[in-house]
Amino acid sequence: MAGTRPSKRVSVKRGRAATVLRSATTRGEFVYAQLREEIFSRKLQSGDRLREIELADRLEVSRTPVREALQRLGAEGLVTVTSSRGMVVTELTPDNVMELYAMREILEGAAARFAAERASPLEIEFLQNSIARMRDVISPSEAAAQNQQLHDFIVRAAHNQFLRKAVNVLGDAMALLGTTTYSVPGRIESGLHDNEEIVACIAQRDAQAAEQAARRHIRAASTLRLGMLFGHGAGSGPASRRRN
Amino acid sequence: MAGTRPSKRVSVKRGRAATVLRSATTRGEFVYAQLREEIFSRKLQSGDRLREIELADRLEVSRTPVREALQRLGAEGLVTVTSSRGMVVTELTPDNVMELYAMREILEGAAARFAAERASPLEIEFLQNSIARMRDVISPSEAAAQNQQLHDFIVRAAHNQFLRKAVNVLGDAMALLGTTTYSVPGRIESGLHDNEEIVACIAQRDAQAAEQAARRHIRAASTLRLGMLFGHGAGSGPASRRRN
DNA sequence: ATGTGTGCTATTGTATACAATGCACTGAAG
DNA sequence: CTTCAGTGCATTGTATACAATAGCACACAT
Repeated sequence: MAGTRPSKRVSVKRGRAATVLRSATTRGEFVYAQLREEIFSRKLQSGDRLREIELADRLEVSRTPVREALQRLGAEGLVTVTSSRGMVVTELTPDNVMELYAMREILEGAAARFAAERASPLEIEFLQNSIARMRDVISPSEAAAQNQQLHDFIVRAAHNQFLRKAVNVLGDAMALLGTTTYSVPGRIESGLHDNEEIVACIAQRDAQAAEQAARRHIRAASTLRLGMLFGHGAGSGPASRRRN
Repeated sequence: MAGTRPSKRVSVKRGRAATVLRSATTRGEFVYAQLREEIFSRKLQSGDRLREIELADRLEVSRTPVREALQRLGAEGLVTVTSSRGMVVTELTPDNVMELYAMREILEGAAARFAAERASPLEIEFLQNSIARMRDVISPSEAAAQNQQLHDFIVRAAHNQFLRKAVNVLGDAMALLGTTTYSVPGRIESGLHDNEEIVACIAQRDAQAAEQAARRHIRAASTLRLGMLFGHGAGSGPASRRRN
């Protein structure tokens, strides 16, 4: 039976590079980053089960760091504990999606307001450069990425760690939706226009206008999203797969 | 050699009741609830180190459920990982406190607005009963508890899980501050008045007024809090203990 | 045919041994 | 007296063995 022992794995240590991201300091960190990446890239989708042993085998670590990663993801809302189906990638109901956008409107509005009040000149310059870069973007996925990056900068410029953490949670939830509203024709242009307005208001230190502009931006995204969810799919959208 | 084995601890199982809260289903849950309770009750204070082995010994479990609990608390912000001092109960800087109140103003305002828009008649009745109960309160700690409960109801009545989670994070951070602004003379009465106004606006379905009233309530608390932090303590507040 | 019980199996919960790391303290040399 | 290196210790990171539990399937009885 000596064949079952994994040869003590002393010489192995840190040099395997299962897929990517082997730079993480601890194995728990690595598994966390890896699972996050797989959820963001849709390799793991809403409703997929996350079995500890399976993940441990696949990522070539023991169950301990896998559990650690799953717990962190659970606390962030990316995975959900279901009684008697273990951990699964969180599924958002249509109601959840509406709540998500309502909350984003609040928080992105607050971020723009705070940024207008507190951003440093350097940060404002940064935002303006981001806008400039967005002008030559054509693909929806690239537009979505740039948009996210811009809003991340705005949130940083708001100088409020609680706001930043809350926005990150919403960003994670957005990743669960998969498709981006930038795939809708015309959205790239209207999104750019929205963002130009938001940044202009921040640069002019007009907090009220910045908040309103940010809220309009999210509201437009929300309208498109709800159209995608309810508009043409006859019954309901991707959330109808399991009634639970 | 047999003396070192811990007698397999089969007969022990679940019947020890270290302090309280033995109802938790798993040991990890139990440790989590216990540590939370100790932080809320100030038995564990900001800056206290949380050593895995020490906690495991004290709560009579192994390190595994302790780690699980610490990771959950870390994700919620109640404990912070400091490189080379392990996990400590989170310390809030004066800047953090200002950010905290700025964020509370946003979120409690949003909660009141959403509650005015979406609360069911039953929920509104519930809120009104809560107000009625608050009228005979005298002690600051009881007033603070009732106030928190009321605001928790309002957040529930807002029907938005993302909002609820974000507010809970802020509530945890408030617990780290320890003292309550209800210990300031006159605050119990003014707080009651604020809350009456908020609930009245919600009952009348006046979303705009409800949001404004909630924001004023938080702003008043913020003013008192900043007075407590900066008003009389000469140099700086409780965050000056370690410069890091 | 259907309901119920019972054993198996898949999966998570818990403990613990061992590894690695980083910090503190001591001692020696300049 | 200061500084640097080496060594030991305190603490976290990781693997793994074992326990417990919850679903499921299959068989048996009514």
